[in-house]
Amino acid sequence: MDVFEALADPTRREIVAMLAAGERNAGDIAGRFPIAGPSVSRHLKVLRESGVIAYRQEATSRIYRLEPQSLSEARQWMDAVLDATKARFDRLGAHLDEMKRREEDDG
Amino acid sequence: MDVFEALADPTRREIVAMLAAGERNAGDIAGRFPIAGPSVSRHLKVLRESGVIAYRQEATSRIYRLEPQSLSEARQWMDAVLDATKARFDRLGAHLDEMKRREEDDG
DNA sequence: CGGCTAATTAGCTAACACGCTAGATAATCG
DNA sequence: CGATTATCTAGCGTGTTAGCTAATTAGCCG
Repeated sequence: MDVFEALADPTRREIVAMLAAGERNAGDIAGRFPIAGPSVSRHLKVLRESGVIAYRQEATSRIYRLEPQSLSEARQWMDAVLDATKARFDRLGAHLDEMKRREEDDG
Repeated sequence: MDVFEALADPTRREIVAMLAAGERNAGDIAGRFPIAGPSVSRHLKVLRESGVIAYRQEATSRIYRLEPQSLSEARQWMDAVLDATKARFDRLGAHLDEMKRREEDDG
């Protein structure tokens, strides 16, 4: 349930980036990393449990896909933080502009 | 240098959210958490080293602020992933629409 | 300089995360 | 059903991290 924790690991971010390009089965994913299969499998589990990915069974294969909603929520958090920060700067800028204007008016 | 790792810890995310509302000194930040001061200090260090926050010295206080650029980069990564995913779905939708249209044309 | 306040670093413990190998599970195919 | 393929879970070793308390550094003020 914690997307940011799931994305903290670089291998998991690579998996996410791979799945952004399209679905893949577990073996295909594992084959693209220099680490052992079970290690990748554990990463897939973390991503699954945090809701970042999901899979469907196809014969003996698990075909994984991205589940964009969870990532969207994480992005919304960032948007809120960045928007609030930007809003503060905008207010500061307006404030400074006004100070400058008054200074010019006065003399 | 790893923003996602820095954001993996919930305490650190709270610190970030706090700083989105405005600057604060270290003691003020620490006072809002139920954990000991040094523990917060260590979190601040992680956030500093990942470029998420910065501070200026003011008398004996360190006044911390958000450094939005690093967060922006993280968000850009998410945007890229989500955009790629959405684009795939859009193409799929167009494909299905076309199949449907041809079917109707053929009767 | 000596005392004061603010914040950090040092050093410890307990918990967790990532890697590995070996064994278990699940679904398919002859 | 037995063999095969694909994937996961179990269990272990090691390194890292989060928390704590105690000691240290950094900057100010009389």
